Amino acid sequence: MSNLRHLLHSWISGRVNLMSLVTKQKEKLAELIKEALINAKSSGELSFEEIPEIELEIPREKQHGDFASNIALTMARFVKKPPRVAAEIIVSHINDREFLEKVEVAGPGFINFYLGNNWLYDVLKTIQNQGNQYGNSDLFRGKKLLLEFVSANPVGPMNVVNARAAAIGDTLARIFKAAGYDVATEYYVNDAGNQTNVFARSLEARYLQVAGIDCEFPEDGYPGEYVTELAEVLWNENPGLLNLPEEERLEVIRQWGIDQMVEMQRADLAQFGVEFDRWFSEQSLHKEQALEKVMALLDERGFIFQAEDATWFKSTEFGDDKDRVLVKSDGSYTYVTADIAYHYDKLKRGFTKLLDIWGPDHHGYIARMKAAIQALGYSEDTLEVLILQYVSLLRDGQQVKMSKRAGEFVTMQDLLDEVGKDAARYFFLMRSPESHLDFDLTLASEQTNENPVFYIQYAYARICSILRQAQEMEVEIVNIDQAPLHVLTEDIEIDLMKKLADLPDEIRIAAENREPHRIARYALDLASLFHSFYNHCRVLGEEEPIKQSRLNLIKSVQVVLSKVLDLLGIDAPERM
RNA sequence: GCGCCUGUAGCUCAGGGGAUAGAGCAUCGGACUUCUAAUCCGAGUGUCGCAGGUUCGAUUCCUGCCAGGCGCGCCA
Repeated sequence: MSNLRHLLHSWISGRVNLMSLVTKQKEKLAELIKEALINAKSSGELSFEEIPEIELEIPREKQHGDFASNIALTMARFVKKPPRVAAEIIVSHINDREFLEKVEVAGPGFINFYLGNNWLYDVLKTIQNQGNQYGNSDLFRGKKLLLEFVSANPVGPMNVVNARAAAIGDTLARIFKAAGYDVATEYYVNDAGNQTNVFARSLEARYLQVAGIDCEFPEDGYPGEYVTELAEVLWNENPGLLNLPEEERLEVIRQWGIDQMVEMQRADLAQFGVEFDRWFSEQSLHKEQALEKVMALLDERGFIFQAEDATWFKSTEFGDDKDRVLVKSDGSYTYVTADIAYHYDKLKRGFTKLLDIWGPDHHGYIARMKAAIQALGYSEDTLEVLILQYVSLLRDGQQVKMSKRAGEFVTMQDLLDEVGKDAARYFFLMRSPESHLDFDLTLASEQTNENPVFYIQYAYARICSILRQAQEMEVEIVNIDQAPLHVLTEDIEIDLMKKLADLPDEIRIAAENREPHRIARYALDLASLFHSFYNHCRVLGEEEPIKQSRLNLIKSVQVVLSKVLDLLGIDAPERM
């Protein structure tokens, strides 16, 4: 029995611990306001039917307190009093003066709360206790989410939009995990489509050319240099293909070429810090007759019809602007058929949320996939699609011209070579996913103060440096519970602690709204506050209480910086 | 024609219905015998594309328009 009680208690306190301290203060204040409203009502000073939702916000202006409530503004109409008057009445009924340092009515009728610093010292303790778990929540506990991204065709090198998708998808996955999602990541390999034929014929032509056989390059073939390079490798590995019957040779070349490209993509992505839980082959769907099966299901449900020698999906039933061909008049499948089968496969595996990240050229595709999801009996919002916008590259202020037709484009690999993993990831992550991105290659490759990546990493390295020297000086850092944190009263120290307190909510909002750039910005803001602190306050060489408290403060900053850099997939260097 | 994205300081962009709209860069001026100056501090700049609507309150939400980017295949 006591065992059970103990379990229950730890479960409850575990949940409470996962609630951010900011949220905790807000709830406490909301409770105080609620009591005040009830008191004001029973004393006859305010009359109203129901207590509305009480919102607390952190004011932009510091002079407006730590938290503010607009309750008097929203209730003014119901209580039939001017907002400021209502606010004064509410304030006069607020009891807990121990928790509150000061309460003021300000502006058009806001109630501003000043809390003092104790809760901020608790933030530091929480960070030390939770370590790299700090900021995590169980918001999405029990939700199974499948995140599919990049899914570039295995017939060429990945481009910069693929790279953007990789950075955003990978960081989103990390954010989702922190927010409690049960998330899996997947890369869909289009290894069965028409473009693999084009690729195979291009590769074959180059192979024959390498072998010295005069051979015309296919008109619609892929002109990129990489095809020739692959052909040379293949020729060295396997000159015997010349002797095979044409059809068989093409098939071997196709499979070999795709395998090479997939391996290359996997390696490039790994170098970018992105690894998938699963690489899902389109061919495997064909082998399992998944396309036939899903079509049979759609047929059963009455969403299939024949017309003009083709088989159609009645996607207009679900708001698509036209119906879609599933089987072409030549008997082959369209891309969408395999994709429907793939998404059905995801659903059958028990995922309750499918999130796809697509390039901007696929936005017209959303309606038909959502239609398919619904036709299969799932709700429309089971599938969510994040459309990325284009990336333009700038070098020395000039836009880099790219021509796919001429085989001239900057690949993901080029990008990594030029600016490195950390800068590339940060630049992709610092803008909101759906905005067009100007990627400044010159800036990203600079190792100067203008580069935000180094700015953040430098903050981390500085902390490590101080802690290293503390160790060399044999300074014993007292446990946070023993540290005299109340001496942390400088403005910059307060600001820094408030920023640390924000992390759980930042992660929650970033997860809810699919906004990884919030974390990138948070990292920059936190680094900026730390650098400011560094220049205003000394750590080592101060009196014992201050030194101990600041050591604990910077240790907390270190934990949080390490956490956000990890979410961004960027290294946290101990020296620079 | 239909659809998606964008429009905020000279440039690149933040800004979850709140109070005086922010940051970096660029420009100018300051701070290293002291824990890494890849840093910090100070200085000014806005018809938040335009017009309506909802609201006590709109850069934020809705509608229409204007401008820019990109899509609209029995390709993938």
